[in-house]
Amino acid sequence: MKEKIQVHVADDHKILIEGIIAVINTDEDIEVEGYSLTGKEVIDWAEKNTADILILDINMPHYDGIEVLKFFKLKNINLKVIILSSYDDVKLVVEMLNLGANGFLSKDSAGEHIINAIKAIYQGEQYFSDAIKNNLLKLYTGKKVKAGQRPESTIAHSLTDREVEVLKLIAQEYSSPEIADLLNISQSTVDTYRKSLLKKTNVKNAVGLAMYAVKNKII
Amino acid sequence: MKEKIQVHVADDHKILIEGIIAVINTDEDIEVEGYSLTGKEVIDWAEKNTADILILDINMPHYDGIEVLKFFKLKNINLKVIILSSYDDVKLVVEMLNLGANGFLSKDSAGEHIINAIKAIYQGEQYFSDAIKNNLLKLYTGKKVKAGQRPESTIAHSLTDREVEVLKLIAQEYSSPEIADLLNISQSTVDTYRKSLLKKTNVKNAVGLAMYAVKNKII
DNA sequence: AACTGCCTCCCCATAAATGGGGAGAAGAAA
DNA sequence: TTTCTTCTCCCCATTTATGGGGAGGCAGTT
Repeated sequence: MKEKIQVHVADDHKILIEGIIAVINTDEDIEVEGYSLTGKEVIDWAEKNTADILILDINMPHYDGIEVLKFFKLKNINLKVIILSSYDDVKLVVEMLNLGANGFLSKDSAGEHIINAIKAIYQGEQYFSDAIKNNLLKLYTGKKVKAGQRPESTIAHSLTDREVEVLKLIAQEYSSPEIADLLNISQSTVDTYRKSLLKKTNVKNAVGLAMYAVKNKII
Repeated sequence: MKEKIQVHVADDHKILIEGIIAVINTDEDIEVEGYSLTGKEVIDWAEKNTADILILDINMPHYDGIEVLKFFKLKNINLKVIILSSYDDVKLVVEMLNLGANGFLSKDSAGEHIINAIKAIYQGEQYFSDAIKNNLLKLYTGKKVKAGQRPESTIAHSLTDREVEVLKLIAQEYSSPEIADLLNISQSTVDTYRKSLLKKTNVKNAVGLAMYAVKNKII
């Protein structure tokens, strides 16, 4: 008899973790190795332990999902990761793929999908829950996402120093004229950065930029 | 042998529902009657069916928890309700108590607490998870604001229901024309709410509103 | 030398947001 | 009944933001 697939679960909602464990326990081939309630716990765990698959929530206190992935990349920790996301985190999907995520599971999806996702990813495939797949397609307006191929990120070319400076000020409610004054550059330049930021972060407006700044702990 | 306590669960995350069901099934005295994935489903269900206790998520698409409670009050539907909140939203606790909520459970809490909450409320008591209890105490013991310190309580000039609706959408990057469309009101009205929100929250622009929404866990 | 990324600035234009005012209808509360 | 709040809509105007394009200078790389 072959060994079971070892899964570690990370989410700040314990009830949800218990739900996932309950679902996974219905399958013979998979086993929950343990769980973490914060990003810090995941990092601590990953330094000493391992598993076949990590189910990782995006929004967690003390280092969120993105930072956990960045840590893995930095430390060359090779772990297959399924991102557990709420409906509104689609924008970060691309960034997370680039950071090494292997699949995305919406919290809206039924429990059985977890099993499928785990098994697919264990065999080296990618897995996207339907809602996220659809939204991804919208993002790329036509460009299809083939299995095994990772889409190019609009975020991949990360923000420049100056862009981050402007972004910080935008998130602090400064207007373009004010930012121009603070940085001693012309308003035209500030507007150029705004456009560039909107493109790179793939959000709609200044509010989106502010939220991006919050999510990515830029402010 | 007495009959089991009938519970209905409402949350937009199916995995979480399955978790709650799994937890509840470990107890002999309680039984899950069914579940709903949106506020609308809850309302539809409540018009024809009943249960002893409803476990209700605050944030759901198509009528959120508050609107469900208002509907119950309007229709004189008498149902014991446990609010399931992902954060300790103290501001809303008082409002929800007035709307007939009987208990508050944080999603962070362990599954066993659900059992305790259900049993307590079934016997006519109230139930608050620790985090919420602590924050409630803060609200009622720290009422005095020292001179020189801005209350910033923001709760004082509380926002109206409609204002909160608009605020949520603003924080989700919707523009005024889009919000008007979503709420089926004119853009003029949306702009009126924007002005009102800016005054009440004392911020400069839409970015400030979004940050306010984040800080106050409105989104 | 050619290339690339970054910073800077400008043109054009339209859409959106802000700031001030007023005002009616409905409903709850006093 | 009167008063108050909320929700709704409109007028006016100005400032900001967004979206497209181009372009020069500068530093570091290939």
